Amino acid sequence: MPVTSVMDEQSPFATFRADVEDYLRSAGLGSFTSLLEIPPSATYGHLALPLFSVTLPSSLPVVPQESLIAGVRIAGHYLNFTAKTPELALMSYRRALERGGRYACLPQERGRVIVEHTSANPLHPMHVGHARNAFLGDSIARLKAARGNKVETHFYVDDMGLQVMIAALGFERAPPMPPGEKPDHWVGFVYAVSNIMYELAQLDHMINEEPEKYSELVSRRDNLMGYAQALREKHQREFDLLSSALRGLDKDAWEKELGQTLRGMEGGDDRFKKRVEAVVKLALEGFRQTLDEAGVSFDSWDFESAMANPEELKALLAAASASPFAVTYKGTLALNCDAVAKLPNVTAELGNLGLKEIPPMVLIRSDGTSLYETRDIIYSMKKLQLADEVYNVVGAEQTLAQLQVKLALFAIGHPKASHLHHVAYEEVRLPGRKMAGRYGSYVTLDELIQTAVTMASQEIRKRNPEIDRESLEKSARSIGIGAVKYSLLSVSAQKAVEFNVTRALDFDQNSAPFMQYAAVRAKSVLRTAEERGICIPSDPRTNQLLHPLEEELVLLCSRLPDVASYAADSLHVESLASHLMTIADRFNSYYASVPIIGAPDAELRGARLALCKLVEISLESGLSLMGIQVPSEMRRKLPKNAGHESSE
RNA sequence: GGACCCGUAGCCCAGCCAGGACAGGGCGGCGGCCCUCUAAGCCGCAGAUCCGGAGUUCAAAUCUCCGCGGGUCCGCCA
Repeated sequence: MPVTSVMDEQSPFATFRADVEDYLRSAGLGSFTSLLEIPPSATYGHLALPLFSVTLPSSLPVVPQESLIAGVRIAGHYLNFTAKTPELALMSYRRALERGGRYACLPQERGRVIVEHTSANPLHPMHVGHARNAFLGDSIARLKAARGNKVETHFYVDDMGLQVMIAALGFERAPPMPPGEKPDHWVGFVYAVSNIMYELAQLDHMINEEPEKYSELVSRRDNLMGYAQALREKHQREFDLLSSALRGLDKDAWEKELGQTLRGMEGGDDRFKKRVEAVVKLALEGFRQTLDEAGVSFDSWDFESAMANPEELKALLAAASASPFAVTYKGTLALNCDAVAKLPNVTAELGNLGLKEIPPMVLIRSDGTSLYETRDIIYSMKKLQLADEVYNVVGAEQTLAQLQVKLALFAIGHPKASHLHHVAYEEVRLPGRKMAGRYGSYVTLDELIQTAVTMASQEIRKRNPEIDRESLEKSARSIGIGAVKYSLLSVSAQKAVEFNVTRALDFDQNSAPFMQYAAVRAKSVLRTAEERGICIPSDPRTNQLLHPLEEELVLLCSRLPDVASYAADSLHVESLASHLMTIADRFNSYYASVPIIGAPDAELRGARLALCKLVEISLESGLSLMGIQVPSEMRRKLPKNAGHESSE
């Protein structure tokens, strides 16, 4: 990918670091620049060189006047460098004013990037697990864009699976959607009822065939009936109509009809396509509403059925057969992934993989129809055609499958195989409540957002009972949704999380509302200053900023673009979350310990206001990279003995 | 049987990629703070065998190996 790096696209802190590196070179220590680290406490300095393996020259050179280094001193086993924080503050402040909402990241790249994410099956509403995917993918897309890339987001619609066919069959027999029902919730209901009926038909068949397993089968049957009962409580009339319509189908009838639909889809038969489309369209309509509410948008919706195109399939199979890795496995064409993984260029990129036994990848069924993974290869090639780098945000349980797709591309000699990336995330569990989409048992993202927004409204109204409806809704949305996003984004994607609604919606410290609150406070100070006719100087006397928290805030903000860039490049969104948290935390402490508008003199006041502005821009632009908005106001809680609590 | 991810105070999480100065936060607990720009806040106290062991190193939460515990994957399913 072409990467252009210009001086002015460095972070302010990186400019300081560059000066330190120059200094080290002038001292003959140029080979140690990579050892530079940020000291655990600013009392040591702002960059440090551990000296354990370094022999210092007998005398250190004088620091050049124009550099950003304020001082160099040896402390224990470290050579500590202090930055000229006033200059760093000024640089950061000016950069922040100039770049505004784009301050937090460095646009040093010029690639075309595709982020494929969410890609929930059009069978039921999105739940918390999909939310983690959606927010992670959305944030990665925002980060990649902030890095200067041209980003497209894609949603892969699985309209080819057996489960979708089950939903489609049920849908044909289902009564009309009740008024007021959300389309994807309705699809989820129809699908779950149909699937339960299908499984019951299978069970009935097995009970006849294998009477010795009678008690086990009956208990599975009872279990299904439990789910059915819960569904019936949701829509009694519709449940009764649909279940009786499906009751006539025995196992064989189900399978006959499902098989027909599958083959029809594969062959591109319009009759069957329309049948499936009807359900899928409805589900996607619901997804769009949910995603819209959550502030997640897509540039493209890609249908899996379009990947079963016979010509592309033929071309792929031809390329695969011609590959030296083509093997016959269980009588059909497959690729020897294990051997591909041992190719020197593949090992070079993927490391040793650890996976010593990668199973062969079957490309085609004996009856000539395509497989999910085959279609995924075709889809990957399409994506690679449109972009320089492709990121697939897909659950960690699919690591092997994702790897196989990539190895298949290597096997057929695809030139961009190494540009396909799997962004893995671990699952989200719910405490005490197992989610089962197949049986209609889940906590939907819609419910979660609804709860979060309602809780946020309550908090707002507690503080500001007179607020008008429109502002209330707007603030509640950014606070509630922000809280949900932060709770999922602040934890490393590699960690499985047990989703705790109470915890996610804890609006106290270590939450989105905490950071939003800090940003809003900064805004409020700036607004108050403006109302009192105090303007922030364009040339603030930042050399007045001597308070330790002021220095710390300057350092943190000056480093933000580096942190965000790291988050973008390494895909570790949580490192950005954590840095922003620190800024918010330090600012809150600062706010409590130092008067800004009430500063003893005008110069100091101007400098503090400038710092306030820098913090505000840092927080707001940083949060926007996670898709979190800052509301325009968040009232403080009234003192116990003031206000009119009686209206509550 | 093989492989991948995770394991840090009662609970949740950061730090691990690029090993370095007393392991940072938060929740919960205890005690304080609205005369000052928003108390969704601030200050203080208590709380840690960094899962265990070995190795590499001047130096290991961080790298390597062996274990233990939890999650996941290994279909002509999607």
